[in-house]
Amino acid sequence: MGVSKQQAIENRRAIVTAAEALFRERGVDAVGLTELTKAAGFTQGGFYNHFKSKADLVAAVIEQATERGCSELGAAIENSKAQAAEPMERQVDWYLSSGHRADIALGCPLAVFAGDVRRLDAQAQKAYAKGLENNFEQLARIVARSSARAKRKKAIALFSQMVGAMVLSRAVLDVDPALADEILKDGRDALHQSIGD
Amino acid sequence: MGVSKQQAIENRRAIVTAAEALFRERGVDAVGLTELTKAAGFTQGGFYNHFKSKADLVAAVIEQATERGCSELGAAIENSKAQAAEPMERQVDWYLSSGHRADIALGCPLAVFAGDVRRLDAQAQKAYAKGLENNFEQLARIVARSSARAKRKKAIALFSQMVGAMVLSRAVLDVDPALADEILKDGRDALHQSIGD
DNA sequence: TGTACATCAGTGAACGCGCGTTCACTGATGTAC
DNA sequence: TGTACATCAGTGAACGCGCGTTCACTGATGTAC
Repeated sequence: MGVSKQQAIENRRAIVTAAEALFRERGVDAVGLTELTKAAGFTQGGFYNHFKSKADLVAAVIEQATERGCSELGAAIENSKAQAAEPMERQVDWYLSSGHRADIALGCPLAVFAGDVRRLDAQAQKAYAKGLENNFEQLARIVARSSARAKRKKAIALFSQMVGAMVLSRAVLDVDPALADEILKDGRDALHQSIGD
Repeated sequence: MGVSKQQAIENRRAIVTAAEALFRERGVDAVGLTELTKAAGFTQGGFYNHFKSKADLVAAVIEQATERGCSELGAAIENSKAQAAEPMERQVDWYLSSGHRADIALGCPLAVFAGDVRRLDAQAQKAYAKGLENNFEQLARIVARSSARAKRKKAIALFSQMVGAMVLSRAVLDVDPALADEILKDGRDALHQSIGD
């Protein structure tokens, strides 16, 4: 169709973005290239001008998703400076909120894709590991501990608990919302206690 | 082929068992009925004598997997009575061990399928929720707290953390084993501290 | 107890369908002169 | 600056393949007499 290089780059990004939304909601295997490229506004044939395979796209999606990190997260913390609570407390409250739980589309990608990564290829796994590492470092910065070593250790433990509670809560939300809420609530309480040592 | 009713029941179970192994390793979507029935020793045609659809089988698999619960878990606890440690400590050490992490085939189904359940149908989600509830109750029994309410609360929080650490550790194991081990180790340490309040 | 027959688990081919991928083609972009 | 042409993003049909599911058939099981 004839398209500028600039436009081509934007089109590639449109495919990745459309794919991210679909992969988050339904999983990588359940979404075909035809549906995916159509969602981005194209036909399936041009797909291979941008990616050498579906696996290549998957890696790009994980990369984009984790690069952005938990963007809502940063914003939520920034916007609530007025509140007296410690940053880590606010972080936990946001992370284990029903609002974040419902937000598959924009919620923390590390939780959304946590169960899938194991089965993706090495490139996607690398992107995920990098995003996870970044997240640990960010979290370590706001955790109250004396040494950097202790900060990191605490950040990893806290984040594991956040992801675990979120994944389990989402798993049972449709069929047992009371249990789903209980998991979130008990996770929050335990984390608050754990933050203060 | 002509088969006794007894044999038919056993054959059905063989299909569920073969499917469980394949679903655990590669995911529900990545395994077809042809491969799956062949793994159980049959041809695909007879599948519908036992299940009304693939989704029906998936539910049966989640049911069987979670019913058995974390069987290794119970066994591990029973077999190590000689050790002085508190049951919950032993439980955590087993759960967040590299051995359990490697054991996709027999490891805790609640961790293995945690990320998938959200996308399965209601019947499968119900089976999972029931298995999770059972697990909370079992765990609550061995947790040291004064009230039943506090026991349950603690059990839920502890298990969420165990699942989170396990899922994240497995996610990055192939591409960053050092990080994967760190997640397990920090999770164990945090849990031990949390158990003792 | 022995015989005739209905049941139904399992076979294997076939159904339509969507998958990931390939390819000949189009035509505006962007470069070379 | 204007013209000729190579580039390559996007189109849309087609590839072989495996998917979930259906179906006519087989034949030992298990029941009725």
